Amino acid sequence: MNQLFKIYKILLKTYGQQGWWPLLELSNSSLPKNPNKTGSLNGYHPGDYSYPKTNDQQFEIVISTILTQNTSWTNVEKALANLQKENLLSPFALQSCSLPKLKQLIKPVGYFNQKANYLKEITKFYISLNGKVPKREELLNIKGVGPETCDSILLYAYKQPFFVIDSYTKRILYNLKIISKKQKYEDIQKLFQDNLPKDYKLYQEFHALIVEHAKQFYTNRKDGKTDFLLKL
DNA sequence: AACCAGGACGTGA
DNA sequence: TCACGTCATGGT
Repeated sequence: MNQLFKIYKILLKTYGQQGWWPLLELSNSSLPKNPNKTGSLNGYHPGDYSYPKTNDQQFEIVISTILTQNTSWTNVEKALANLQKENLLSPFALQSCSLPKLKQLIKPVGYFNQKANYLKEITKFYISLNGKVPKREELLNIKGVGPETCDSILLYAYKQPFFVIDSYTKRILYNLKIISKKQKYEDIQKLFQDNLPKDYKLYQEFHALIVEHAKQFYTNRKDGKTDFLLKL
């Protein structure tokens, strides 16, 4: 069993299923609650990899990937709630929303001037897809969509096996000396995809577990405790 | 009260 | 290519 898969098994055993990507409409559902999760609305759905089930849920994930860029999820929840209150969590509705109003509604996520324009662009693209699965290159050509956002959309909104590499992933792998500082995004992604079965469920769970583990061990830690993954 | 959060873009060298 | 400044609200 390779090292990455060992890490996955240990993280899964340690933290349990994470239930990404969270959806606003599940906030008041009776799905099992993970008390460790950030965000108050509990849109997570641990163990259920069938989401998104509707086009609007798919669209919500797409715009959430833009909103959450360099921003905490609690702030994203506020913006999503604002949009939902105006019935804008659907592609054509959002497309017809005025830019100033959109900026106002997503203000809690920060960078709202940029992100409002990005949302407009990706909404137009989403509608043009007409239900088809986007290609990676197409997504990367959209302003506001970099590699991580692109792969998040493919993995969580479209269930395509693209591994998401975020700053947490790099931080952990570098600390474990699995990668070097100058490894590029696609190199690290290839490392995961070459050593794991091409299973979108596995990719979703693993990435979410990495985020959870990074929050536990790599942020606000002053006790100097070392990452238990080091002793593998 | 500085610092960070589920990044990406534009610029200059 | 690459390092660096910029975008901005809300939590600790």
